[in-house]
Amino acid sequence: MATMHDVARLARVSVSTVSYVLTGTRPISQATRDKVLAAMAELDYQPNAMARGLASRRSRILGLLMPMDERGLGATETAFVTGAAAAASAAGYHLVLSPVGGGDLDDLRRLASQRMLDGVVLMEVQLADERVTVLQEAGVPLVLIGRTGDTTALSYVDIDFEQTVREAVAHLVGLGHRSIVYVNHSAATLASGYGPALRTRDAFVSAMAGHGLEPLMIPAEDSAAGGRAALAAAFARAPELTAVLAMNETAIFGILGELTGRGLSVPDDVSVVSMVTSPQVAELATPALTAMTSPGSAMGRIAIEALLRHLDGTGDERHQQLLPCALEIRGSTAVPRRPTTDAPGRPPDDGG
Amino acid sequence: MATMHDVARLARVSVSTVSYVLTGTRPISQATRDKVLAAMAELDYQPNAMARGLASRRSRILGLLMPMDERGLGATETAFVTGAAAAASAAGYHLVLSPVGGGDLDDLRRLASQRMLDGVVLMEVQLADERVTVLQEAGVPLVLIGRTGDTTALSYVDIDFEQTVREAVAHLVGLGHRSIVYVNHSAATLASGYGPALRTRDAFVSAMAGHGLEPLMIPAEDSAAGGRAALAAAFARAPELTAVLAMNETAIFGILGELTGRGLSVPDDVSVVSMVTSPQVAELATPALTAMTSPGSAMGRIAIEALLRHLDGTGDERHQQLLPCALEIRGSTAVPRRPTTDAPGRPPDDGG
DNA sequence: ACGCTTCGTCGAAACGCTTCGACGATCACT
DNA sequence: AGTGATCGTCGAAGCGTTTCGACGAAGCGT
Repeated sequence: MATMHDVARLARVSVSTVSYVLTGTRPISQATRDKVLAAMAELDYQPNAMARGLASRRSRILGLLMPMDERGLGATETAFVTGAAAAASAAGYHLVLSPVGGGDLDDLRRLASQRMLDGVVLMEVQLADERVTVLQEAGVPLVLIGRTGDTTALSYVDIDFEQTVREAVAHLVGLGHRSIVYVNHSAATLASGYGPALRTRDAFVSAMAGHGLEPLMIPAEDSAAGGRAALAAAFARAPELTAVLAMNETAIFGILGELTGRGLSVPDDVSVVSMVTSPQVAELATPALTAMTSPGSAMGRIAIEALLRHLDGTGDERHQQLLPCALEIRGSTAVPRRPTTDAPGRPPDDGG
Repeated sequence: MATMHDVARLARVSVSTVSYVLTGTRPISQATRDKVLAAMAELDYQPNAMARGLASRRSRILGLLMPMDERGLGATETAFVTGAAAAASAAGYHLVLSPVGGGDLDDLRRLASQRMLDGVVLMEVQLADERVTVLQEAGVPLVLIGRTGDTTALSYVDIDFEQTVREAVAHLVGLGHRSIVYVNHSAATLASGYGPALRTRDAFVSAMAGHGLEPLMIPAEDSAAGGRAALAAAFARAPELTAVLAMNETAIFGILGELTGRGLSVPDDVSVVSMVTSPQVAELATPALTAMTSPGSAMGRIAIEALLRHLDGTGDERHQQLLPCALEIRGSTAVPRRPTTDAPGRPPDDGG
């Protein structure tokens, strides 16, 4: 393995000159540059990443931190990861995948102090997330996917849940639905302060209110069985319901199964919209799901790009961006068979 | 940020002594060790990863190389990744995620020469994979998830497709099915030398032969539409078919939809077995799919552990391991409504 | 022709650790 | 008491870069 010394000797220049050619930190004449480049090519030289990292105090390694609890990642999170990896790679950076749960605060501190990571993207952020504090104290440049409750002085990319819910509800209301249930994540998840669950809940309430409709939200465990149970609960509370809006990607298949089991057809009897869903998953169902398509790999990419901008130091402004999910109409939504409105245009008086 | 010098000064020992305490490379008396440990604690010392890497020529970073082509990872591949990340993390290693396609051979060479990666796990291996050669030439310790055609001198973990197929077929035959179609990946994928597709094809042929049955394989594009088309083709070729075995996780949902569309019930009219599938995905379908459950995160973990054993250098033997998928019976398989056998035990004469 | 910048290059000092050879002290046997 | 081992520690030489200060050579205006 050739070193910079070898290159320098072959090109008959000093080591520092080779370094300047490589980094462009100082002007080098074309003639010298060519000599050096030729020597590098001949020796098949590749700079040693560790040495470079030590000397420059920049590892060119970024971290992607995710709690890797229970069942692996969903399709949406996976897209974040691949998007981030691709973006980092394209920028000449490496991306290390670190499973750091909320409990491993000490691990995290250690990781941050090792000076191996130039910066970090944090996934699956809670509304109150101590990991953010730890990282900030360690002075590690940080971008969130998701966001905490207080985002002052923080950079983040997150889904625009407010708008996503509003659009989904508008789509259903536009079709003529008046009784819409929102199937959220589990009660435990809500209680833990999981941002997406809380934000969509609030957005749903206000979106429904905007149409003069009564909001009904049911939490569901992250499983097919949870979806079934939720649907049963929904029908118990609102027998007239004609539309389901579901945040819970896992539960939604249970919902579909339960619907079929009750002899109800999708979309003729009940319309279903899946929130924050990848197209691949939406296509799995029969009929294919009308869904709010998550920005997927773009989120990961944008987070990395924001992080890199931080590192370049030029702007130390925060990057705060919300990405809406795009409504993609497939086969699971339609005009309800028997509209529940008494008269079109008139606000309904179903306020129990 | 405290350095080793600071620790040494505070503990009134030499720098090398501190290093020995940290690495255990040489014996250190209990008294000295305690002093040093106390000093480290007081200064909140964390060794600098880059410096350590440079001096020891071991970065403690492992690479996970995957082509990140088209549509992100499936649930099975995602499980490999998370399993690998967890195992690396548990062993005190970092895992970098590198998207390196089959075309980026130069990128790969560069990556390998940077001396940043102590070793590498290569995913999505083709039967003839140049990346393996590049890595071997660069002298990077290597473990495959999947395997090439010639595995001499290579370490790998792979799924035992032979046995998985045999078990799946045995399950169906045991239920009384005689006409079974195997829905594989696309013709293009087969032509590209994708190991799993080829190996399951051969295994299917021989498993069916073992039962005296005629094998029928249909390739399918990786999409719901591809699954539908494949099922249509299957019925055209074998109208009497009562069971589908599917390798193609994406196509299988199309198959189910098409079955329902034709007024056929699963499992009463047609049984369906999904190969190399994660439980989460199997649960998504209605009815939940009987499936050969992929070893998931275990594969990633085993690959990393084998790689680490290589690095420890003790045994430079290859690690070659095949993991079978476990048959998990759910709701998509049953005794066929009308068995296609003319007489039990007698080999059928359906060889057209 | 004079000083003054700017350009292009060099040598040497970090960066923070590991590791090697050396060396006194201790210990177990003769 | 003498002789090797073994143990515990130290100092110094790297590891392969980056980066800083210095310095001769040009180029400029006057």
